Formats: sequence, C-alpha cells, structure tokens
Amino acid sequence: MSPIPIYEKIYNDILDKIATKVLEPGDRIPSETELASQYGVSRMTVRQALDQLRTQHAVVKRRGSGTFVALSYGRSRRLNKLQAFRFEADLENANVRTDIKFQGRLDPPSAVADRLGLKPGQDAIRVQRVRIVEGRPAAIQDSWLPCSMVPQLAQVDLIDSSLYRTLTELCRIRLSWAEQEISASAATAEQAEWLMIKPGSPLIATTRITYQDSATPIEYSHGWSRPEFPLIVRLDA
Amino acid sequence: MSPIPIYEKIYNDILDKIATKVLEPGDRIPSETELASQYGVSRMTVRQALDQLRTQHAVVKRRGSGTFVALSYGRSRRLNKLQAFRFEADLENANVRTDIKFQGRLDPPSAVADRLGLKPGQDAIRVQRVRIVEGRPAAIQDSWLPCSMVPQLAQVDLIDSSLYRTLTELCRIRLSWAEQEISASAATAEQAEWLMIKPGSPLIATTRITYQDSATPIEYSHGWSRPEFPLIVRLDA
DNA sequence: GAGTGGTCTAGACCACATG
DNA sequence: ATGTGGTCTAGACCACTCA
Repeated sequence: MSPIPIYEKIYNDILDKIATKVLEPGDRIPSETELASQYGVSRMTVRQALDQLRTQHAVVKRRGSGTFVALSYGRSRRLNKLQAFRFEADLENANVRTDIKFQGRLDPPSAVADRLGLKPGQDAIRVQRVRIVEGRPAAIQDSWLPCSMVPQLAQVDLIDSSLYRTLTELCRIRLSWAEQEISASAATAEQAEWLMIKPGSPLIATTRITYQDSATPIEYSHGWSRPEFPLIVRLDA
Repeated sequence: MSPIPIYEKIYNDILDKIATKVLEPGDRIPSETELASQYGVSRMTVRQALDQLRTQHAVVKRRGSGTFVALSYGRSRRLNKLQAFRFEADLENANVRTDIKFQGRLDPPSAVADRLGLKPGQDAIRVQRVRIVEGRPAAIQDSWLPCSMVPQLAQVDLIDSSLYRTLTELCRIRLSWAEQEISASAATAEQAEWLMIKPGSPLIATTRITYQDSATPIEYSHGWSRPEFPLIVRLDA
C-alpha cells in the first residue's frame, strides 16, 4: 500500500482546492459517490476523508442535499489547533521579532518540576522571550522543558526564534496536545518594563502544559500578553 | 432500522461503563473484533463508535496494542464544549447565585445590531447578570439576543438563572457553536462595585457570539470574570 | 423520483506491538 | 506467532431534500 493513505490524499486535495479558491465557501463539493468513482475508491474511503474535513469545520454536510465548503473557513480556528502555539501563526502578515531574555539550563523550582514530572536533581531548560509585533512588545513567554528530553536546547539557536518549530523540526519531537489555562493579571514592574506599559496594567495571563503523547509533559510555560492580542476559541455543541 | 443507530448505542454503553467505573482510566476495552461479535455487528460499525469516543478524548487507541480508557477523562474538557456556556458547568459542587441587574427589551447599540445581524428598528433583549460563587461575586455577564427569535425572554424568569438552560429548554433553541474572544481589562468603577474589587483590577474579558446553526447568531455577549476563575482550553495537534 | 448523505455488512490485507 | 488497530472494498437499504 502506498505510504500515505488514500483518504489522506483526498482530504489534502479538497483542502488545497479550498485554499486556492477553486472551491469557495458555500460551494457544493462533488458527492460521495462521485468522488469515489473519480478516485477509483470505495465510498467508505471517501467518507473517511470527508469526516476529517468536517471535524475541522472545513465542510458542512447536509443529508439529502450535499457537502458544502464551510462559510467561515479560514477564520476562527485560531486556538483550537496546537499549531496555534507558534506565536506567529495568528499573525501571519505581521512583522514579528523576538528578544530572548534567557535561555539555559537550570535547577527548576519545585512547581515547575512537579508539572514536568521531574525527579529531584533533574535539570530543566528555561527559555524566556519577549515577542515584538510591528516594533511594539506584545507578549512575554516563559517556557520550561525537561533537560533530559531536549538537552541541545540549552545552547542551540531557535529556528526563527520559534520554540514550536525548533522542537518539531530540530528536536524531532511530536507535540500532541496541551491544556491551557487563561486568566488575567496586573503587570509587575519587570513585565511592565519589558512590554513598555504601566505597572499594574491588565495582561492576559496563560499557563500551559504541552504533552508529547497522552501523558508525557514536554513543556510548562507561562505567558503574558497585552490585551490588544486576544485569544480566540471556537466552541462546539 | 431502529431509531437510534447501533454505533450510538455502543458509544453510550462504553461511556456508561466509564462513568460508572466499570471501566477505569488506563483499562483496555475489548478489541474491535470482540465488540463486533458481542454486539453482532460488523467491525466498521464498532469503529464508528470508537472514533466518536476518541474524538472526545474518552479513549486512546494504540495500534497493535488495543484501545484504552483515557487517563485524563473527566477533567480537561472544560471550554471546548458548548455546554461550558452554563456558568455552573465548571463549578459543579459550588454554590452559585445570580443577581440579575437588567432584563428587558431595548433598541440595541449599533455594535450589537451588527453582530446579531439586526436591521434598523429591530429590537434586542439584554440580560445583564452578576454571578456569585460561594457568596462572592465572580463574574459579570452581559448578553444581547435578537428579540424576534426569543420574544418571551424579555419577561420570563430564567430557569435556574441560566440563559443556556432557558434557551435550550424553554425556547427550544438548539445552540450550535460559538466563537469566543478572550482578553483582559481593568475593572471600571461599576464593574469594581458589582464584583467587590478595586477599580483598575485586572479582569478576564470575554466576547462571544453564539450561533443557532452554521451562520445565524443568537447571542452576543460580554463577560468579565475575576482572575480566580480562569478558563481552561484543550488544544490538539 | 432522482440524488444525496447516514448507516451497515462481511469480508480482506497491512503495520505494528507484545509475548 | 498472535492479536491489535489502520485501511479498504463493493456492495446494500434507509431517510432526507429538492425539483
């Protein structure tokens, strides 16, 4: 069997057609039977591709009527995908710079060791960054990772200053899921200085644990963003 | 064919077994082949049930090894489900009271009319509430709804003070999905008074549009919560 | 009535994990 | 070597929508 499943190919083909505007929001896509004969596969295989598209809200199915490109596709999947970890992902056309405040190996505080499941004596790597959008400081990101899993991270230059890209591309680590807590806080003196705002100003405060697989934490991080950079979440019934 | 699909029954059966601790986190559930013969159905039907469970993170599949009850099931699906709209949903054992500050029919400001897709002259209903948890004010919720869709809402008593329950149970409206923007803000004088905090204190600020179906808005709302009541989001690869 | 998606069958071969 | 889940087939009948 070919290395990539057929339904994956069908899925990608349709996603491409949406991205390149061959299929536009509201358009009907070929019926399941039609796609099956086009690709020379059985209908169940086509359905597998369409199910995947539906889960991601790329298409909407209407029984008796057809399958349609979702109206809102392209917007509104900001935070539900792990991809959103890349700070840049939501700011595609923006000019993003990064100021690395600290990067190195440390004995982690106990709160960090707990979240990462580290035993006493095991080191962690801390990466502390300020993200700058269009010349203005926008967010502070403070990440901790188990040293044993990514030893090289203590010295290496981050690809594009992106921890996400460095982990996936350089360290070959597959990020799987994350739990993120979102709150608000008043800027401390240091945060205020880094973000060029007044101490006490409200900030979006996030805490995140990212997992490699169902239960192995790979990153524990805190973030503080200026309110002009809100998070967007899509909720489903 | 029976009114409810077979895979739905299998799905519910397994979910029940998890809820009643017959199956505990980490346990292996019967193999697909085994379930197929137990229920007297084909394997594809069983897979449909299991896929549904996996999408909801109730189970984890491991190729060559089996299907297992997820370790974290029960926690961590807080904000991803529309059900989370019920303010109480995340505070199950907490004592929640509600102070209704305003409930009635109004000519909506243009920002509200825009989001709800109202034409000039069409009224809206505003419901402004303060949620009180364990005797302490926790959040302000300010909702706007199209009067034409829920005219009775102007006078009726909210079921349990829950807009979510009133809409679904009394108005028979099926909420479908929502887009929520999360930011932070400093408490105004009025907000500070209602929440019994100091003016200028940081608050979690949310803006939400809830839809009845793929594109019909039914609610536009703002919320301000004290930071002690963070939101939790699960992100997937 | 013709076409669509929803459900379901009874098989098959494969890649992978574990003993 | 055995058993698991991953992929796939070539059909089938049903419920629904729309012309």
